[in-house]
Amino acid sequence: MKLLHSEKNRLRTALRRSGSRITKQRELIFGILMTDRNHPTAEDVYHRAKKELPGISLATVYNGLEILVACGLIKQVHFERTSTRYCPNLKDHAHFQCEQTGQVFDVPLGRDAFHYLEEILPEGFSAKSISLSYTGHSTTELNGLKQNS
Amino acid sequence: MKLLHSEKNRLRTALRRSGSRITKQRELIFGILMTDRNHPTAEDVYHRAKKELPGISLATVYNGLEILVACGLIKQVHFERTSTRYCPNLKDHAHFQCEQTGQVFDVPLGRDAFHYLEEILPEGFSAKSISLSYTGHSTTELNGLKQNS
DNA sequence: ATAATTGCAAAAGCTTTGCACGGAA
DNA sequence: TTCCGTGCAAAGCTTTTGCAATTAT
Repeated sequence: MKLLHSEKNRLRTALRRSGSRITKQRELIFGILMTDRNHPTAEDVYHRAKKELPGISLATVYNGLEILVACGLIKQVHFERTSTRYCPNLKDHAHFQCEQTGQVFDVPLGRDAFHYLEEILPEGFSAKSISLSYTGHSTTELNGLKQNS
Repeated sequence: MKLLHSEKNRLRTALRRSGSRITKQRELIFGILMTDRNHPTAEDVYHRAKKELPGISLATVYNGLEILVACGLIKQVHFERTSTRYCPNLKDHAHFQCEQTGQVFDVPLGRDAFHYLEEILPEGFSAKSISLSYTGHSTTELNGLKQNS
């Protein structure tokens, strides 16, 4: 286990604060996340974890990752694990999903915004597609409005 | 079928250009996308399509949607239907996925960029989380580099 | 006539759930 | 002692695939 003391403390504090228990599985999962910089999938974590704790189950890995995300210790790279959605709006635009209603609104993206997003890429990266999405809440007066797609 | 003539022509032209055949199922699916502004899922489209063409199958809907996306007639709102990935980088950052290698790189997002992204939201929307991701290619020399997460 | 597309059903891939046992508090 | 977390297996949901029959070209 390559977890530093400081990281171990960070984990234990965060788990306690969220009312969750400290288990060797969660320490292991957190340790793997801290050393694997390749944005591993749950399956990746599972395979690495099995080397150290052969009995660990995939369900426990999913559970552990969920807890770590809830504690704010790690992030999900794409959290929209719902059905793919389709729209006929071909203009560059982002999407805003209202947390209350689940409704998805189009957010127009001007040429300038599009360029801005391309400009912030470091040297050596060339974007073919850009995906920008927000979650949050829209003011109540908006709920009845037509979407601008 | 509420497809306008101009839209019907757009569909037929696009399908022909891509070497795909014109079928009533595809016309129906396209028609549904053009009139349903709610970013429907494949299942949504399927249910609406069954009202007009009871025999249509879900697989055909998926196929049709895929073709329409390939033709550039519609867009997928989130196209990353692969495993969720996790990372311990808590700083605001975007992600770049290389189409050749599948590798995911972190793209640092300065405070200014973050604010910019919040600013482009129209009145009445308040963002709680922002997700920005790119796909494209990274220059070959970069392939061996460490990722900056 | 030829080959793409359809419908059906089964399978695949990722994730969640139910439940009895084990372990942290 | 309490009850949360674990492991296992089964189920769930979205999407894909194989194949024979149908249909567009």
